[in-house]
Amino acid sequence: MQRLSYQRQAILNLINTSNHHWDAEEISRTLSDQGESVGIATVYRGLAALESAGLIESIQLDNKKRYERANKAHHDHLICESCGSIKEFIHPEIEQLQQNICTDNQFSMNGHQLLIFGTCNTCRQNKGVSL
Amino acid sequence: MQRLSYQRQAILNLINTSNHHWDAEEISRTLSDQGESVGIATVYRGLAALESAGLIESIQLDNKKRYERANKAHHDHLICESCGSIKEFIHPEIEQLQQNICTDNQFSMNGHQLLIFGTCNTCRQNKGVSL
DNA sequence: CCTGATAGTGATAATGATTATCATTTGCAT
DNA sequence: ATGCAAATGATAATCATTATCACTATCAGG
Repeated sequence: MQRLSYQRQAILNLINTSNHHWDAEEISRTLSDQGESVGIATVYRGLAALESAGLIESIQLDNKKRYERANKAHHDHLICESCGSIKEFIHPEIEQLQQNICTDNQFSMNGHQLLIFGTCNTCRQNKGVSL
Repeated sequence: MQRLSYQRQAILNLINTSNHHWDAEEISRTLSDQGESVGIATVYRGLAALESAGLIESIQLDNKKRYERANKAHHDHLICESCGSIKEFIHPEIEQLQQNICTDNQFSMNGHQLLIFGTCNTCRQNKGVSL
């Protein structure tokens, strides 16, 4: 990425000032609502560029990619299959164990993704189901 | 799934007699090569039906779903970003820690997916030669 | 200042994986 | 045998994403 264009600044700003996990279409629509419309192709290119520059991060959820701020500590995700909400967690011990697994398997880790699927507290209560 | 049709048996058999992580197109092509051609739509429907019946399992990799046998113990995956190979591992301690995280967050877990990305031993050694 | 090179944009076509449609076939159960 | 729901297969449609291409913006050098 040679230039942080106006459009890419808008994308980066949107992501950085929120805790949301954005997909490309949401970003395009939100920017459009704010009167700073950015073409959908530009959004995709911008997201890819910003990610490879380390300015944002992504997770692959189901069949689409979602982007979030990179300026926070590494974490993994709890995903509610009922309402789609995403909660973050960190667990240093799991991180360390993952590293051990890689060592055991002579595997050099570039990154990892731990997704836990289930039902969040709110949804569980709405359904009247107990833990 | 009311009936385990001839086509679904073929799909299930293919997956169960291998350790491969199959995508729909691979299954369609392989069955076709074996002279038991199955329409691609039927492959998709069969995979979904077999999975919801618990007969096979899937992981979402990049932008496509891959299916594998369900008749083996739970495990997670090491994915080589260089050659695409998938190695399995199990780590009971991580499993337990995940459960703890869910309890701490009042989250009821349905399942999880731990993917570790990196470079396998073979590819790391080959990088000295070429690529 | 010009000018040329090139990164970036935006509209849109194309792609790849997956799902929906619909006419036809299959496998039970009466 | 008959009826009927499930399943199939060809194909259209959809959805997320990438490629194309003409155009614009930015920057470095003359």
